[in-house]
Amino acid sequence: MRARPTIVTVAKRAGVAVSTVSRYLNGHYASPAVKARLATIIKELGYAPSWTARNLSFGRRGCIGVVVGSSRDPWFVEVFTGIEQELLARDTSLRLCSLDLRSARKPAIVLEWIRDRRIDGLIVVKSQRSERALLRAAVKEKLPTVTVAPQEILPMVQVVRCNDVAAGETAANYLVDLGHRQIGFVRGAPQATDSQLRLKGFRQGLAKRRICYDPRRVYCCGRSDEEAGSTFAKTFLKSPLQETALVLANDALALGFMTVARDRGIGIPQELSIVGFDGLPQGATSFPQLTTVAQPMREMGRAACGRLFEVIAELAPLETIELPMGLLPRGSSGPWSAMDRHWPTPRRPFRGNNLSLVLREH
Amino acid sequence: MRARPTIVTVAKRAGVAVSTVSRYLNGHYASPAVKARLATIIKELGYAPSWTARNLSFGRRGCIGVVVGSSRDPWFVEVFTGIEQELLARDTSLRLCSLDLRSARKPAIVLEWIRDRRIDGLIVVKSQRSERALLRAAVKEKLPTVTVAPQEILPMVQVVRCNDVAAGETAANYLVDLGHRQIGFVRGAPQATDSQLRLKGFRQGLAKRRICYDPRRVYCCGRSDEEAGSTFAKTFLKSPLQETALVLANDALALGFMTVARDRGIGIPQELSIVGFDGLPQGATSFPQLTTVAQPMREMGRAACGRLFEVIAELAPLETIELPMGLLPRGSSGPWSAMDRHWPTPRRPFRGNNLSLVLREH
DNA sequence: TTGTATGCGTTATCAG
DNA sequence: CTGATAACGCATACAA
Repeated sequence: MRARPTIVTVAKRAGVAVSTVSRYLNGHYASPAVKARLATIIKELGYAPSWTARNLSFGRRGCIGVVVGSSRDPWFVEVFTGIEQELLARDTSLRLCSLDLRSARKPAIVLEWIRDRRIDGLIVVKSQRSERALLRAAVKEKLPTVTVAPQEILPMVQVVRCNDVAAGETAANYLVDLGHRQIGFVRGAPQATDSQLRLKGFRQGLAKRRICYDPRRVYCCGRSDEEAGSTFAKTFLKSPLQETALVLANDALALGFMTVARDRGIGIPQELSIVGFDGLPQGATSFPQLTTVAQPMREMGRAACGRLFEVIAELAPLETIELPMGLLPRGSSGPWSAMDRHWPTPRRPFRGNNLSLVLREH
Repeated sequence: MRARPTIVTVAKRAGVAVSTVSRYLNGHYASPAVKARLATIIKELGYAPSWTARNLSFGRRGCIGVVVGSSRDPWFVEVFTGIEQELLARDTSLRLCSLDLRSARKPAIVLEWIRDRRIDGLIVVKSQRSERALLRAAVKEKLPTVTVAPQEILPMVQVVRCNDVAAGETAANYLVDLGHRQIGFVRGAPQATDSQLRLKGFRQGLAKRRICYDPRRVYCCGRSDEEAGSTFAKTFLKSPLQETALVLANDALALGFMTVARDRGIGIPQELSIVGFDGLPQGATSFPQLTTVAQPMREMGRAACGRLFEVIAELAPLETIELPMGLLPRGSSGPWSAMDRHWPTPRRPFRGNNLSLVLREH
């Protein structure tokens, strides 16, 4: 079995110089005659350029790095899909590092990537305070970097994010339109920027509609994950409901909340409407399905990756890409009329809840 | 700003030949004196070898390919974590291709990876019949390849899988020990090998315990995903329960089933015990938590990747790695005593199910 | 133990 | 339009 053909093999066979072949391959000038000959020879030889050699010559690595808190976070999984797509199109490979397991050595590894230029660029997803060192190193080494949905505002780096403020307003408008007046807001981790911005938008929304904003209706989970939502629900549901609707800072929280609420026999949305943010796939299979203000997660991944390559190509100016979020009205939210409050809603019957069933089977 | 230092820079500065530096870097022979000098020089220069050049010299690409049906499959996400870990340790990058979106061009892209040797090796996860062309091409090109949990038996390729038969038996034993005698088995997609093997083991388990195996208790969903489980539950639960326990071919099915069952007011595990397979993380947060025979998913990813590198290093003989699955007893299954059948179990009370709560809060 | 020379497969420069 | 030839950065026989 012969070794793989190289550009030299092709050149010899065609009776031309390697440089000619190279030019032909890269779409530069070559006479029609040579072009035709090379085409057939390459085909019959089954020649394919060596990506490694080509990268060496170009002075690039053909590889980018992706850093994330946890590669198992459902939100990241969606974003990652977008990155994958873009990478596939650009014929670039990837190094992935999630900081959550064996976290001790992880940041050091990424620093190596950066300092040793093992990657052409870096995407940092949902970067937290703990990732600042990485970003600083990247900036210092002039390594093209873009952050996706960063959890703190950084002045010196590319950003792809969503309009969380507008999303908060969307949630408020939606619930007010449904007739709700007592609406609670449940924050996630205190530092989480998205949670803060969504609350900000929520307040703005209420203000514009001239609905009273009651700070006592703002609750706070310590973290932003599903379990935190469940934990919150357990204490929240101990006392009688003061709200007719609850906006939770993200879908994970909302899903965790709903699981417990359902078990406690709270009728959703009959007694309590629930709205989340993000648009996780789980929200479409939960019961009831979760109303949410969704982020275009895959698109965010694509945008981040696309932007990264622009920056790699020519040092592009700092820029923030802001994508819109959109309401996804589903079963966890419903109308509220003052009338219902006089005929107090019974606990949801155990079987045969028609509304719910219809929604589920839809 | 100077260009990055190369091995030549180091050599000049140290007054030695590049080959000496190279040897030092690769842990070959060098006098203590030179060693010390190089060490300090490299440190103060901040020199790091070019991975691209090194790869070119080695004739490798420093990159492997991973192909999967859907990169959003929760099971894959776990396996992928293991791959990520191993890759991190081996300083290798990755090309990922999930066949589910824009699937038209996808197989062609992977074929390019294979034919053009853009990757040093290939991992195909849960390979299906549609991936046969890829495997064939890989074998033909002598590209090191390992499949993880393949859905059909292929003679010519490395395999990392679990002992599904034993797992089926484990499930049977567990439920029989709990006192169950009417146990149903719910299969997934008809072609799914794991589903078949688990059923086989299940039957063996019953036989060894001299429990009657009733073919009428074997049901079949068309597919293997969560939605299929829900759909099955809707028809299954229309008629009165004939079983005291149900083994579903995987966790996705089981979770889908439980969602509907719970909504129908079926007491799990009071009226019906549920057991799944795989050990998805969702099973730990579902309500009740799902009893399952778990696969060491992350370990499978690690093993596959580790094995792949062995094959890359020296063409290792064909081998099948079989990992053990382990029972994870949780809240969805419970004991069944004949006595209960005479005092018919009431529907699970709506609030205050202590057993479940304890498990959840654990 | 160290230095010399060559190869890895491309691209780019610069004559022709 | 085409052909030598020098990078690209490193590894390794082979010779010293």
